[in-house]
Amino acid sequence: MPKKVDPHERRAQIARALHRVIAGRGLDEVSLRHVATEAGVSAGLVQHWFRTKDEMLRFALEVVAEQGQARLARRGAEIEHGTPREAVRALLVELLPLDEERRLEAHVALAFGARAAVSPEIARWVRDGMDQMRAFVADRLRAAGRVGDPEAAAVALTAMVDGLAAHVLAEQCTPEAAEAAFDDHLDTVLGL
Amino acid sequence: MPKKVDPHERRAQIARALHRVIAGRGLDEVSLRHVATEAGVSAGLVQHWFRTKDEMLRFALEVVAEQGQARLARRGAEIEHGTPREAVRALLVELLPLDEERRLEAHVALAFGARAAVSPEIARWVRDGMDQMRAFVADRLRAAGRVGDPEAAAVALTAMVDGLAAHVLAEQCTPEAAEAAFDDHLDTVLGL
DNA sequence: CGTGTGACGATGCAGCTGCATCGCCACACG
DNA sequence: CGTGTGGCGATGCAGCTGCATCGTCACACG
Repeated sequence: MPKKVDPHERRAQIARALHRVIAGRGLDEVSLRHVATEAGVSAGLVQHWFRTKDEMLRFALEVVAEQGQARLARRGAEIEHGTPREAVRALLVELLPLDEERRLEAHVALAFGARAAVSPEIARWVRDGMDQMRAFVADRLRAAGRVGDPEAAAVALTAMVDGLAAHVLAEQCTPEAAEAAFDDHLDTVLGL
Repeated sequence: MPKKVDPHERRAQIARALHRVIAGRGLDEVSLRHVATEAGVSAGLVQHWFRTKDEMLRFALEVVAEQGQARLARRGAEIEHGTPREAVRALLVELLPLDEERRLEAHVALAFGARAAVSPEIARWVRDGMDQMRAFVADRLRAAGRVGDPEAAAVALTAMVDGLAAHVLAEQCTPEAAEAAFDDHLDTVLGL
């Protein structure tokens, strides 16, 4: 066996370049050449590690998903001893694009979310994460004991965060306004 | 002058075909040929009425915007004598993809909304409608007199509707669940 | 009854796309 | 010290893209 290369690291490196392309030019501008250029490698290398473009997209989505979930888990551990209200707040705010890292993730999530509307396959890719998120939020809302229908409230809140993220990225409102609006709303829902 | 053709009608006809392409295949699958085929005309005709692809996209967006605003105005007139709560409810529910017409509009709105995240120009196209919507909602919320910060609440609620629409289109939740979640949430926010 | 002009179809073209196919080169193994 | 195999670059190709450029046909006007 010749050169040793960590396959996962190589693929992840390409995936990160893909994320940057999505955030900067959009999902439909993603091509083997653009990603390769962004990653500073040849187009052949990209093809070597991903047999098809779809495989590359899928892997890139998995990378952001894992990355995001890791961040959420970390954040969750931090406020483990907080109230349910603090838990749901921390979790959902963590999904808003309030710093560069979250901006990147939000861009990728928004791009795939939009494509999911016309691609049942991508919709399936996204569904699991969505369900987990809603279940977690519903659980915490139930624990807070202030809302009548935790499931419905979870659907509404996650949708709101997604919408706020989209509005921020499209510069329909500032990150600060989005965060403030969300906080204000959470006060209303959970009482003070 | 030869043949008489209503320019606006021809362009609107092409725009409607464009909407169908967006709803069925996505914004990035939009090409002169696809739109022409969907409209049942030649590619040359499309080029005849729109000098560039951008011009076509922009016009198509204006068409949905007008169409949607007309529907909102109609709906607004219907419940003119209702409570502010009914007004804001009717207005925002009207934006959820609960029938075929609104599904089409929501698909187009979602597609352009996502692209706005990477295209400042499209973001500008969208901004006006967004501002109007938020101002209207904030006004009605103020009239309802149950919320502390109507502006923040308007930002949150419009984002929520956008998010719910996206989730419905991506089949992350059913239209019924989305409507129920929104209603439930509105109860919480506006009290009972 | 020309005839010019607007509405449209057909064709061509450069550029990009995803992908298959080569060939080279370095290194771990026998 | 071969040598084969994994990592990688280069090239080619068919298909699609937006768009420019033609040709053609019908009709309202003088």
